[in-house]
Amino acid sequence: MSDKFSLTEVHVAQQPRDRFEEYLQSRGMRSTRQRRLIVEQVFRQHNHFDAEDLIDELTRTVGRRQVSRPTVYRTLTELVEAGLLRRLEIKGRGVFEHDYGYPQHDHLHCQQCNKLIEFQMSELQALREAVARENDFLVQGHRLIITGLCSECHRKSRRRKSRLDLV
Amino acid sequence: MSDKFSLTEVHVAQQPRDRFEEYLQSRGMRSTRQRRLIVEQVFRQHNHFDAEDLIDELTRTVGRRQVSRPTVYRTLTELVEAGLLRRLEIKGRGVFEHDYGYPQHDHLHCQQCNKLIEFQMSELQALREAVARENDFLVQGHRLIITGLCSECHRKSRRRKSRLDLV
DNA sequence: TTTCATGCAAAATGTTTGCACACGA
DNA sequence: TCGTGTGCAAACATTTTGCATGAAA
Repeated sequence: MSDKFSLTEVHVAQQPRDRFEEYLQSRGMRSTRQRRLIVEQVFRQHNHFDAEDLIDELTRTVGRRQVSRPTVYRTLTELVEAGLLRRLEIKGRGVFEHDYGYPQHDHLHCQQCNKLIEFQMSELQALREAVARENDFLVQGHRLIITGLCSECHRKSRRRKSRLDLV
Repeated sequence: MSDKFSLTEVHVAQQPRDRFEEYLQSRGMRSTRQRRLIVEQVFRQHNHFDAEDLIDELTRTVGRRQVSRPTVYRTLTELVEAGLLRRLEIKGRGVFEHDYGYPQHDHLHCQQCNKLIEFQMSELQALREAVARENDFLVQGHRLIITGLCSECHRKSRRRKSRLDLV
């Protein structure tokens, strides 16, 4: 498979932890145990997660009730503000992904298994600009989600369908 | 201004009302006063609305408590199912627009005044297919929202900014 | 020792559901 | 009549908030 649409990790000067510390300092905010635990957990691996996932992970790794639900929500908001995370909206719920150190990309969303697949489509930038110009619109960003079935799910459903066809 | 990205109403054989009646019949569902009131109100004008807007409009036009909140939600779901409406997700809330009789399009969303501007970008179809092929993904649809500031809001904020610059 | 952050409980938001009654076919 | 639709109230899921306490700087 060609990697025309694949993602490469970008080299960044600072670790997310450091960048967050810097952000906190610059705003006169404090480096607390909870905030450090959350950043640590969030950047442990590169995947998509929601508030609930993170709370579960924190519960499992550092023990029950180490970080409260409101603090998780509050800190996620800060991490987005700091440019470390990006927030998407999937089926009405907030879903987060790494932003800092990762190139701009969009998503394929499997309606069946809920998987998110990242892809890059540089042509979108030009189209975005063209539409913006037409409408005298100042672009800040965009969200593109292509919905459908991922390869596994659409293979599965074809199999299921064939079976039913025999009845 | 060119209308390269503008929308034209498509000629449709049936009125939305009729189409909904047909849909109901085909499913053994009933044509009730509430459902008729909702379809009537929804297709009164072509604009974006949420459940709350619709409830307000119904209250104003046919009097208080003519259609209950649950029935509005239930009927909106049916209208989407029937292919008459399309549901988008803006800031975590459901927003609806006419689907039947309108061409496929995407949206510019003004972060300031919340306005939704429709546009067409036929090139997206090809890009969508290319990405899908790369990932062995079966496309069912997509949602593209370009966010930023509409012409009025961005003019306004520039003016506000200049004023501050004088201080 | 002064703020700022946290945890708790409760509220807010937007939407859905169980159930008894109403009503369309 | 029969079974579907409705309204009500309550449940729901997710996220946010007020406030007293706890902990960074």
